[in-house]
Amino acid sequence: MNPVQFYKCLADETRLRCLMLIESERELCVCELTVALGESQPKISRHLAQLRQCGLLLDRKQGQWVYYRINPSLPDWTTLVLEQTNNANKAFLKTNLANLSRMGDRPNRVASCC
Amino acid sequence: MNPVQFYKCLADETRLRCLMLIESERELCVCELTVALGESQPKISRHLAQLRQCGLLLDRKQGQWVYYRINPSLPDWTTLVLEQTNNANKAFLKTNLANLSRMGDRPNRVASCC
DNA sequence: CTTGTATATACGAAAAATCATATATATGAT
DNA sequence: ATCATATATATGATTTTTCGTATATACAAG
Repeated sequence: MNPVQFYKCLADETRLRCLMLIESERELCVCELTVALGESQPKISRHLAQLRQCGLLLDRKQGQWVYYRINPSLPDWTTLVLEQTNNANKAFLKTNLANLSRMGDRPNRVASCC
Repeated sequence: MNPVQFYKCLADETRLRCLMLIESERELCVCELTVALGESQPKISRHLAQLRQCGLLLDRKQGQWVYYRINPSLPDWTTLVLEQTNNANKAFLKTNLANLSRMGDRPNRVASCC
């Protein structure tokens, strides 16, 4: 993972909020992120595609929904950076998490394993 | 320190190399960074100014030279991110450090304290 | 004062990133 | 088959970032 490319992924407000929300919630689908950030679906989708192409996110399709999660095979240092960013910036996500919790009709997850 | 602004600072190859070199060497002046990166003086100077304005670097003027160092008052999480990036990406700086060591006539530092 | 070196900044051009909008694909329900 | 929902992508416009070049400032040496 090229460090410049990695940091370019984090250097956009939409992408950073998506990444941190996904890390906080373990897994989120596009429509949840759309509501949490109050942004258009194509905008969210485009940024998620970029994060997937760079290897930061993995996706899983379940019915109509596509769930995104942090790629567990990322190099240790990038995982640490994401964790520390999250731990030290809880306030940054506050309104996004509030939007998420107010969201009705969140899709029901079917466990992907176990 | 806004996390998006912080990561924008790291999301450029010139700036990231400068930051990591400065962290490795404790302190470097503009002409040393110019040689280490093989880039023009205005380009280096412009990026250093941006890092200073964002609070990541402090500068110290000594004669004709301006030395830059990491701001020691940065929030802990940003300091950790910089350290981990450096520790996990030694190869990234290899040629820059080689250029630096080949550089003749490096300015003599006068200790700023002690 | 003049010259040379180190650094900073201004300005317009070029490149890169982001966006809104429209549209395409896939799935599920009726 | 039709309709609605979720997601992805294409396209052209707009915004942001980066850059090269020229120029300005500051200091040191002679």
